[in-house]
Amino acid sequence: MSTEQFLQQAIATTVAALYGQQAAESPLQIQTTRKEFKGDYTLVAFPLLRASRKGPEQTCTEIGEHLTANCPQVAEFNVVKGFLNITLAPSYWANVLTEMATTPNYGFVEPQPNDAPTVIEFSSPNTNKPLHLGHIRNNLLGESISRITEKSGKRVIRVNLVNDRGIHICKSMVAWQRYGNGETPQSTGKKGDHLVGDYYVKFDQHYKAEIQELISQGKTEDEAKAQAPIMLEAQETLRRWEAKDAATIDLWRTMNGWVLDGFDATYRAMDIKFDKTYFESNTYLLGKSVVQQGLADGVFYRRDDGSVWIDLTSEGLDEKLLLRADGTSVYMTQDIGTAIERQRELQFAHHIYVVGNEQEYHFQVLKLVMKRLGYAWSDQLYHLSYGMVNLPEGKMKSREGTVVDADDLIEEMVSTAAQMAQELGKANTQDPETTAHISRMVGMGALKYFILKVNPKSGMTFNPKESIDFNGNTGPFIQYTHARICSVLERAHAQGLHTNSQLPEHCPIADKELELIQLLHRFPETVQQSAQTHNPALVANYAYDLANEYNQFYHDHSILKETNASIQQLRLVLSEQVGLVIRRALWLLGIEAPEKM
RNA sequence: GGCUCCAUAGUUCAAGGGAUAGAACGGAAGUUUCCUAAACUUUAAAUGUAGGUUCGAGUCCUACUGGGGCUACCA
Repeated sequence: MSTEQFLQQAIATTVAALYGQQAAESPLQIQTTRKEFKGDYTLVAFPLLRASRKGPEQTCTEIGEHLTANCPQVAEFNVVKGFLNITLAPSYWANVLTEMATTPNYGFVEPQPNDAPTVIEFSSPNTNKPLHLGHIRNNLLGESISRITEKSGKRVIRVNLVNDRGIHICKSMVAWQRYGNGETPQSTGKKGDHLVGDYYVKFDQHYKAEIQELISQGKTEDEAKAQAPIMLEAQETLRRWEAKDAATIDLWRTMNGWVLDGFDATYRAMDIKFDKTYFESNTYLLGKSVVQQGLADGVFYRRDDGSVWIDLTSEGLDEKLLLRADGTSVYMTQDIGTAIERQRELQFAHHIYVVGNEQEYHFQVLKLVMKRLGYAWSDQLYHLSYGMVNLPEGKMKSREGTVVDADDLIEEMVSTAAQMAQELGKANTQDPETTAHISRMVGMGALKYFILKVNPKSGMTFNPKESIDFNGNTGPFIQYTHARICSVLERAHAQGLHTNSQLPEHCPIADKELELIQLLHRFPETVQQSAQTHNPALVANYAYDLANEYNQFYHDHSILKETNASIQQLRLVLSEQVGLVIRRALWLLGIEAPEKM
């Protein structure tokens, strides 16, 4: 039981005794006490005034007196205006620390293999160009939410839906056939996704040139766009692909293979894995029969031209197309089919789509369509909508070449970390391999933390130059704290001091130590909250708070040179717990915790 | 035009309707015989405008101003 739950009960009992059962029924407002005031937890008394029929101060005092008299864990209280500040007994906190140190996986529930899973779909790239900064936010959010959801006690299935078909893929194929001279990742030494991406850009360049050419021959712009030979060729390639032409499929398969190999390398660098990868080339026909059925059931309607629609105007939305006049499906059709297929296959309890906020409308419609079709689990579909990542100059635009490439960015972060280590004299020339490994951990830690510490739903500005910062509220600062704790414990062990959960009895706990215990104690709660709100930033900021508190503690108190044995033991156990929790919190963010820096 | 999200120190981010709006970077000033100075300490600096609801509003409501997104028989 968390301390807050414990206090909820204790105070509810008190309030019931003083002011009657009814008054205790609405949840009490309990919060942690602000630093400026004495106390651990604070009860806000204003909502209780109606029941107590007394002034705020008097109400607080009554509750406080009753509480100290009847609840041994409550040591003392003070009243400031309508706020009752409660101080818990040091023995209470000593017990908490003991429990933490002796309970493996303190505060967490292991997911059961038979639980209905939470499916989390993220990344979902197109196979015509490499991943960019936007995908990085998506991938990091998806992975982190997966880990957080797991630690909150749910079974998670990570899913990637790769968009590997369509006109955009055909564009790269046509450009490669025309101008590629048989280039391959092997022959050029280029990463497959970058190679294919280059041809996608090349397509656009030639397309533009052909349009200009046609315009100079007297065509209008619209005519030129429709008649450019390279575009006609791409459309023809798509037709051949859909007709399963062997040569076309072959080339498509080869080039997609290059791209997917490239993606794998990026995922590996980011430490991201999927349990299942779906390909749209296999799923794009799903959903048609469902739409037909819905049409028969009168959920949808057909227009004169044969296209199928749903009318959502009663929900404040528009009418939405589900099947084209020629009977082919659109994005929405596929998503309907895919959702039904997944529910059948995986029996999920929840399904989270990690997709940017530009598709909020789409997912709103998807949920409503599922609901109208009579699927009760439409409520279990959740769109984790995150804000766009902008550059200081504004939006990323692929046409203007302002896109930040994922692989480039990762390399830049790692090499900057290496350079910093060099400048600070941390680089070990004896062991360059370890130094390189640490640089990678630190560079990736900086990148991941920088993205994840921001609330997903807000848009963010990413400044490539300033983001590589290793001071302040950053990943490396937290990693550094962890490394120092490891170093302290290592020295302690070398001196024959052991921290194996032997807590000193009757050891005085000072304020700063108390603060650390209280903060540690709140970790499971933070993870739960983070899972419920799908917000890794809560965990990120918690990790920073903890590291920050520990650093101050570290500078104010000696640990290894402490002469009082029981105080030293307390500090060592505390250090060990802080190290453990920091490691876990970083893990939830997908960040490694180095033991040396 | 319609729908929607957003607006907080110079900058990047915090703040479940609760106390004196927190951090960090940058600015100013300090701290290394010491367990890692990738650290710590001190300091100046903010809720777009106008109303409303409330004991109490950065948070809820209305209008305005400024910005993002959606509003495709694209995916």
